[in-house]
Amino acid sequence: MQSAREQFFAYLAKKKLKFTSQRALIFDVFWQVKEHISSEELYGLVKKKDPSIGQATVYRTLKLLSDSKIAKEVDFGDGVTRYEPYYGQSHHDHLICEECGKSIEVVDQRIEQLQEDLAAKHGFTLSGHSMYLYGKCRECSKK
Amino acid sequence: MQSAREQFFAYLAKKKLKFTSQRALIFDVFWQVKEHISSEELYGLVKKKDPSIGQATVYRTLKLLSDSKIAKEVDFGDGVTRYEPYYGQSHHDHLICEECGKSIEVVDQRIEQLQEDLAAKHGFTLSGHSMYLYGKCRECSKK
DNA sequence: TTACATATTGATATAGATAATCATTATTTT
DNA sequence: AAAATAATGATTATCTATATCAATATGTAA
Repeated sequence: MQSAREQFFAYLAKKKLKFTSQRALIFDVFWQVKEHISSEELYGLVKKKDPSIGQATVYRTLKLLSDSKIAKEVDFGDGVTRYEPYYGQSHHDHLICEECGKSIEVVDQRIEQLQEDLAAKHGFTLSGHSMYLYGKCRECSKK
Repeated sequence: MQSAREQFFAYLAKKKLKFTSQRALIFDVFWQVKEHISSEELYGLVKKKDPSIGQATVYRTLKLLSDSKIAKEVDFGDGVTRYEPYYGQSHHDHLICEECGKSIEVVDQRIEQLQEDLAAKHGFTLSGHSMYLYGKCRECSKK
């Protein structure tokens, strides 16, 4: 069982891409943040450790992390692409509070199954799906 | 029972907004197109009928149509916001072919119910959701 | 280890979608 | 009809993300 870091560098080797200090740093910072983060936000964190790093490199590396299945793109519909750890995580969807912005990861096997059935009924072979439930969380409902 | 057009202009009146020829034209063109369309595409169609119309007006009017529940924003995740008729339509989700781009409207009441249950379990009151199933359609699977 | 080929970097420019600005024009209200 | 107010179209600005490119770092082969 290899670690996420190992898998990332195995991916780079397989694609004949290079193992650079920037990629190592960006990976490490990303992997410590255990929640979804935008490229812009990650750039802010990475810059604290190495101010010479370029924003383009962060964009590029996040794409590599996504390609290598270390990270997963999530789209909350506000125009900013976010990334969350994917490697070693199980699939989930998001419950998002429109008041405070909080998001909760959820999964329901019955829904997953029904999605497959629904797609099959229309002759589709599913490769993935995204489901976002928008509403008001318990705390915000109290206010 | 008022028509979509009536509802749109009732909305404008209620908000003390004005009834302009541009808004009427954009509404009419949008309403004839019975599928999702981007602002850019709608602008192209509208310009054929009135070349003097500005692109910003199309953007602004689509937002009004969305606010007045005549149109609904849909986000296929490709960076372009599309709009589809909402007034008088029932809720549905989308099944999208990643090969040819075709999309099918689907709905499954059992999934809808389970989404409500799932949200309630976490103390959320749902205001809406979006669900997109990505895959390969029957035709593209044959190739 | 050295030399070479190739990938990567950071800075900057560019793209594409949408929103903001603003003087002019149109609609509504009085 | 005049005054008040909102809308328009042209343009510029903004925001996220990608492309470009000369300089640099990494990997590879001798």
